[in-house]
Amino acid sequence: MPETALPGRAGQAARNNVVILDAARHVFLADPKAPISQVAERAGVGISALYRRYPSKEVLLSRLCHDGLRTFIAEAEAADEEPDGWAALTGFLRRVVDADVHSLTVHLAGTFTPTEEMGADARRANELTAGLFARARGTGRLREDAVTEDIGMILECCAAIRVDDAERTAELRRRYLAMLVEGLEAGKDRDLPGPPPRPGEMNGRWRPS
Amino acid sequence: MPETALPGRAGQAARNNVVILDAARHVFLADPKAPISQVAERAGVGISALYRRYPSKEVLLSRLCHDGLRTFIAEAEAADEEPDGWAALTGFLRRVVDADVHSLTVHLAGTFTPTEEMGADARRANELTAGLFARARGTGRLREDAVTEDIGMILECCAAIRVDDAERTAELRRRYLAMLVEGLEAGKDRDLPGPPPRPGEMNGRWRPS
DNA sequence: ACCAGAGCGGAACGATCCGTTCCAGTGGTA
DNA sequence: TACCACTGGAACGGATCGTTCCGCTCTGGT
Repeated sequence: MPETALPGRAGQAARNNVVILDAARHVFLADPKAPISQVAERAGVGISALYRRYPSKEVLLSRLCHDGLRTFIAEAEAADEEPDGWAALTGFLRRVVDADVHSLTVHLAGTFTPTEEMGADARRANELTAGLFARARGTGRLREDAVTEDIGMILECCAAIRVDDAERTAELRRRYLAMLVEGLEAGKDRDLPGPPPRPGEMNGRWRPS
Repeated sequence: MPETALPGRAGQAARNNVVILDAARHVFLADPKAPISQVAERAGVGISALYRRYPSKEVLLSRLCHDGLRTFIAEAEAADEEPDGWAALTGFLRRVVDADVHSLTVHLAGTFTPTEEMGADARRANELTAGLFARARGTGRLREDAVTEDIGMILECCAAIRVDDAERTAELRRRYLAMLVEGLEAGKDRDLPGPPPRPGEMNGRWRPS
């Protein structure tokens, strides 16, 4: 991403590129069904500026979703560098929650027809998550009855916290992520109730609307 | 609620009363912006059967929301009978989560103009929640840095869990409620990050759309 | 047996919303 | 100065949805 130091016309276009993406992320995170005019309004540009860059709303949503997925993968790969398996998992959760990546990838799914590449990335994301989970398991700090699929569910819980201010939202989410992580940690002898989540159980979203 | 043993026309009408409310609850829980025709379809009745009972969609939504609020209050009052303060709070949470009452009251707010009576009930609900929280605090099992407002946030987290099957949804929610409750419990010495939620911080929903 | 009408299903209507297209204006660039 | 890439926003057409309306059924009372 080049710095927005270009003068004149090219500068405005480059600036609009990022302004539009930021606005779209913000608007569609708050409401995945928001009209495209709301994105333009928030970006402070006209609707043409949007359609010059993306041929349709669906493409824009797809782009946002895929970007989120890539962020998720990048964070997971970065977490793998952390030597302590428990810190790797919890730090990963913390950063993914901060980036609001879960809403981007999961809540936007179903609003567009997924591409082949996204499917592959989604699979890779699952593998990486499973790897981080396995490493955390190896440390012995994970409770026995936790499963990999709990990770996605925990992210889902955190994504439900949302207030008007973005920074405040992040603060609150960290609070409940901390509670959930304590629940994920071995220590108390109580068992979690009910059968654990199964793979793909939460993915009913990826097909219809 | 009279048994549906009445014969003939009165019987069908009485049956439809409950069938329609059930369908509306199910449909609007899954999607608060669902069209009213979807409610009729799920109930297996025509649209007239709806409009014979409720003069508008807004009235129906208001009814559902208020019913949920009353359930919340009833559960809180029932929990107050439980002698152990910790069991009272956790049992209350468990039953409110099972009844999916949080989505009914909170996620439907803003879709209709609230009545005076609902405001009073909402205030009463808050008082009861605060009372249960205070009793739990008295047992010493609550972590020091937990606050009353955490209760609503925890319910919000649980409400985010939703799969197609209702019973499975309830099972999974109990699982993550258990994790959150462990995070609510004193035991580990770690502090929760960030400032705690403030009263009414999550209530931006009650005004605009 | 008969009929008045309560209750119902669903088509039709009108308003609103929203994605997309289109056109005239603007300002940098050559 | 002339050009044109880029933009803002009005206009369009289709889809959606709340609500109304009409004709039918079938009950319950006489």
